Amino acid sequence: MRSIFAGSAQEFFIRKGVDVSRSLPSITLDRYDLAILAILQRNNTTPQRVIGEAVNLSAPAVQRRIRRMEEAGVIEANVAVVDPARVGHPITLIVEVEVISETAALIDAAKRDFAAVPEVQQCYYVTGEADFVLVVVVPTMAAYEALTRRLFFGNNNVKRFRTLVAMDRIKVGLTVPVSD
Amino acid sequence: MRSIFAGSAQEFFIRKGVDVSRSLPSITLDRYDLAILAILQRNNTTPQRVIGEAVNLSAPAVQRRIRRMEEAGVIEANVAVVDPARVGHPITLIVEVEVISETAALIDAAKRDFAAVPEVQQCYYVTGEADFVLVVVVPTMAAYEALTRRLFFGNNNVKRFRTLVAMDRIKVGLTVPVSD
DNA sequence: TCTGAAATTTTACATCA
DNA sequence: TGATGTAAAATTTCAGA
Repeated sequence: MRSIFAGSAQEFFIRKGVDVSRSLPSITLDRYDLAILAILQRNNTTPQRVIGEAVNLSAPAVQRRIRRMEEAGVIEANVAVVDPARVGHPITLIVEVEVISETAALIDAAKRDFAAVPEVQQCYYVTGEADFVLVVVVPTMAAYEALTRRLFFGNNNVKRFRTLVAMDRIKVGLTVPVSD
Repeated sequence: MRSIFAGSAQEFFIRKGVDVSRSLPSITLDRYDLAILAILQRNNTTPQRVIGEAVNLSAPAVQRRIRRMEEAGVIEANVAVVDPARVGHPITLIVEVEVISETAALIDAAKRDFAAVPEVQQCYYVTGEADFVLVVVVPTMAAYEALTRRLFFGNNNVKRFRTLVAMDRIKVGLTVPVSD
């Protein structure tokens, strides 16, 4: 069976000079912290008292651990997840973008351009045949075509892009496995 | 300029017999609701009193609107967003999967299989060259290769899959534009 | 919409390892 | 020193009128 990758992602990060373990406050997470994260990733309105009962800690202990993880950046945000279809954005698209030049300046410019668009929920800079993968939500196809004109056709550095229309959002979330 | 799509996504949904406006409690959102959603999508720990000041409503009014949107399914969840790299999952991958047979039964089976995997953060069923797009987070490339063996090579209906390694998570979120 | 009660979050402090 | 639990205070949430 052929290997799927030329090299590991870890190798790639190092080659590109991107420090994976970049300057973030170091923090050790024990099994209590992980158990708390598992709960908060499902429902962050769970009372600290209830979390405490689940993990065998007092509410203040839970509170201190949560604050510590927020300050350390382990918890990046606390957000409400909204159904896009219910607020006028029923169409989800996956877009692969290939650029012409991969100079640092041009890549950074593309990153900023893509990230600045509200309809772009997610943007990944990737290896392989594509350079960027975007997840986009729009009200109509007309709105998407307008977006493509502005973002892709209006960008001299975009070689081509390929759009995949999501017929079904099977699973949508940012949950990270922690209990393993 | 060549048209990007054979037909609009709306058309596609209808052709496939999927009712876009499926049986969810109907709800009308006014500009207050949308303003509240904009805040909650950024930080759902914002006190109702503060939200009220921002949108010119009393705290109880804000609370009633939030509850109404939660019950109607407009707000799908309230979650903590965790940095995958900080909990041992530093590698993000985008995977395109093409299946052999698109019978309803086999597609449903694939949906269930993919969605059941904790490392699969997101799974979209899409049109175009690929049938599924997955967003996966893993601790190591070895873990991913194990996952591919189980999920793709171990599935007779998977024709091929293509992996894009994320070098940078430029923008990661589920935020939907509401203020437009 | 306002007011008050209930619940939650947060702080203070004593204790233990 | 660092983390915990108990108790009290501050704040928020929530139900009534």
